[in-house]
Amino acid sequence: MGRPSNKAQRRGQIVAGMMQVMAERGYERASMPEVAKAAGLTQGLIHYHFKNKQEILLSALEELTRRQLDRLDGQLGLGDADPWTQLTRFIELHLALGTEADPEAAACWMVISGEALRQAAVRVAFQASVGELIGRLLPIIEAGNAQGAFRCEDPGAAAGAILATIQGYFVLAATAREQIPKGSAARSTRQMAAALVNGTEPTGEEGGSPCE
Amino acid sequence: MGRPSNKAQRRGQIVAGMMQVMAERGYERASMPEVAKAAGLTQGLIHYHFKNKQEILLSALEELTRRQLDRLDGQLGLGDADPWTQLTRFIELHLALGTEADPEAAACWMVISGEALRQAAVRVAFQASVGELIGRLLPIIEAGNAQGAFRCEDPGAAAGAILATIQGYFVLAATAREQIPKGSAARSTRQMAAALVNGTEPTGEEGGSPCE
Amino acid sequence: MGRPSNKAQRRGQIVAGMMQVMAERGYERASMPEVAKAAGLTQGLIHYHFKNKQEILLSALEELTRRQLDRLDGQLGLGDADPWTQLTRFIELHLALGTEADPEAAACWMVISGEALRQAAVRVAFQASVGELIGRLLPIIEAGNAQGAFRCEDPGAAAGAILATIQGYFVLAATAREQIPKGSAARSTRQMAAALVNGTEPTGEEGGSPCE
Amino acid sequence: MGRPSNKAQRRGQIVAGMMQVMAERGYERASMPEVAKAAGLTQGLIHYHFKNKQEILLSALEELTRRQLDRLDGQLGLGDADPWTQLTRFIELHLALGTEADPEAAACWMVISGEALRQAAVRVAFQASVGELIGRLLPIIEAGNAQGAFRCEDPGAAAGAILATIQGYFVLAATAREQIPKGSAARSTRQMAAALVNGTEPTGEEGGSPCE
DNA sequence: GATGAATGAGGCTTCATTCAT
DNA sequence: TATGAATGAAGCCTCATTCAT
Repeated sequence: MGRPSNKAQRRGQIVAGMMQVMAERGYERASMPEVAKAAGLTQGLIHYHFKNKQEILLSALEELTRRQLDRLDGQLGLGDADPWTQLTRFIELHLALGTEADPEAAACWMVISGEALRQAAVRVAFQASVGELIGRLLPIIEAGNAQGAFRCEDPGAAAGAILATIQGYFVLAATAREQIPKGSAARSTRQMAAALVNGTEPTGEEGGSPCE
Repeated sequence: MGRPSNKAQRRGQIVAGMMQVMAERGYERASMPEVAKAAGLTQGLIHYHFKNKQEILLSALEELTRRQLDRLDGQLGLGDADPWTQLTRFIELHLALGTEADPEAAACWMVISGEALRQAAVRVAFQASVGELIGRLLPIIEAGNAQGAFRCEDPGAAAGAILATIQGYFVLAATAREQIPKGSAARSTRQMAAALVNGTEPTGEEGGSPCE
Repeated sequence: MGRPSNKAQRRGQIVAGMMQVMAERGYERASMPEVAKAAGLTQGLIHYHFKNKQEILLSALEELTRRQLDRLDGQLGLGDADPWTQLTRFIELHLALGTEADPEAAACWMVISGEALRQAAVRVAFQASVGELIGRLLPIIEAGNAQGAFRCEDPGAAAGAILATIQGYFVLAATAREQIPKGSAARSTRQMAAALVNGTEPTGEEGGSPCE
Repeated sequence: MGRPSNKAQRRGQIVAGMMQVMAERGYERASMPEVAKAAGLTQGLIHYHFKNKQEILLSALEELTRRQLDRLDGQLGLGDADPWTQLTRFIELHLALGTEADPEAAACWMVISGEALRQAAVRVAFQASVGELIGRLLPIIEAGNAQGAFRCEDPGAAAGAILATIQGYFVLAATAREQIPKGSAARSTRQMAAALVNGTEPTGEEGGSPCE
């Protein structure tokens, strides 16, 4: 008795609409009428399914995170691949997003990181998402250490550094692409990651010369 | 002959007000009344000195860039210091901004990078600023190469990678600080930079194991 | 033959929900979703049982009036009590509502009186309810006159004045309680009522001194 | 230098517009567009002069109170008139408002009392206004006591009772006029007030018979 | 009877900008 | 230069009601 629920479907449409608009306009300028149009729904219906605009943003972050984790879990080849291969796949999977595979997702991720600066609720969720990614990186590095393939003294720092570099490339790739040699992002990141996991610390506290 | 012009001073006040508000509210939510209040001026006067809001943003970017270049030029010790020291100073100078020295400047830089995603005029200016920073990095790397201290095959890529990492740390430090071991940012970045300038490319196209 | 009708029960639930919400939010701000939640029903069902929101309001007034008349009929002791006792019971029964016994009912009554100002249909019903209360007061006063206990020249005016005082105390008790000595409402009203039914008109048209 | 301020005039217009609309529609239904139209201004300008709708309501209450206090101070004839005359003038001044002189003011007063039920800020202001009126009544009663004209044991209670009656008549006059004999309001209120200030308490705790 | 989706109008407020003084 | 009023569009959200199931 009663009408069957389509909440999940509708929320999906709305989140998709928000991501689409947000990717090209940013969060503040993603107006509810535009989101509604992109979702193919009326504005009123959006507020029937979501309490407010921020809740859509949070759902979008959730969706992006889930999607990326699924990709990771599907492609890292946790079972068979060696740690270094997994690490490079992790890097390429992310950098591919921003440069080719899914620019909308990358744009959304940047927009959300921007909102995380200012909205506490978004910040909390964003932290959690970052934590999930680090949670995928850490075991890889630790496995490498265990197998003797890596000599990483601070896996947490290494994971953070890798994510920072990826995040930074997202921004630069989207805003100052000309300044970055084409195709260098993944290569440089791999190079940097290699140094991190091999513990080739430049000598000296304040950083003595790395060569020699 | 009327009173002496105070245009420069007024523009400075306004830019300072914009930076202050923008750092904590973002660009869109930095309303003109708030900017005016922060600047200690009236709203109307702001539009007498600036054509529109975007022009203030551009001036702010100009100011931030000039300020940072001055710092760099003052502290890198271009004349005497060896390239690696200059490189580490470059890194520390930037990362110090976001984490301690001038959080407002770092926040503004992030906000502006966000706007660069969407406003063409901002993007152009932002690219130019990034170009200026790369213009400070490249000679250092090239000098290192010339002196035999570095063996960097693609200085442009290395410079871009260093900036990307810094940019990414800005974001993560501001939004997901708990996920990053305290104090690891500069250290990890130095480590990564060392690898970049020393050309320790992990073997293999798709990245064979870096550790033998 | 289908299931037995539960229309009466449902309408009762809905009216109760409306009264509950209306008492604390007012009529305009008593939204249908909230009323539905308070009633433990769904929004759609409400419009199945009531044509529109106003109809619920009218039902609520009906219910409040019926309830109050029942209380009066049960407690005035029409058969045995003397007119003055009945009068004081009438007063106390009402003032007790607002101050202790049933604040929700008192709040609803005030809200409805407010709507009566603006919605003709509500005004008509409210007038009828007031008429019912006056219809309970008048026979008491007239009985007192007949028994020689009262010397009230204009029973209608007296009844109206008593109701006005009660109504006013409702409002002041709910909004400016501190301004009214605790416990004085019923006492003062009795005092005033006594004067009304005893016809102790202050001398003079425009009100000469009441003393002397 | 600069443009001369017209804030006071504009705020006056806006408050007048709000009172006009509020008197016939109530507060909730007094929409900003309507208020703006009644004030002869644009909607945006209203929010330039008032922070929000509630602030207009509070200003309206302030204005109504000031106006009424001015009337009282001008007409009570504090210097010469005897206390009873002052008391009756107080009553008539108020009841005249609702029935003839200034129905808009009376309607606004009722509407505001309704909002005082629900908005704390309004309640506080309303209490203060009631306090001001009581502050005009008390000295009259006390003067009467001092002169031996009154024998009022609880002037605070008497003042509250008089105000309650007036408030109640406002409501009944506006919503159930037919139930109240024409012209009886002021007369009955005088009669009741006389009893209050003369301390003719009906005998007995729970109110024994007043006659006898 | 009952559910829950859907509508579309309208609510208050904020905003960048322009204008009169 | 400077002030502060004024504009008009647009923002997000809430609402009573209707409709499909």
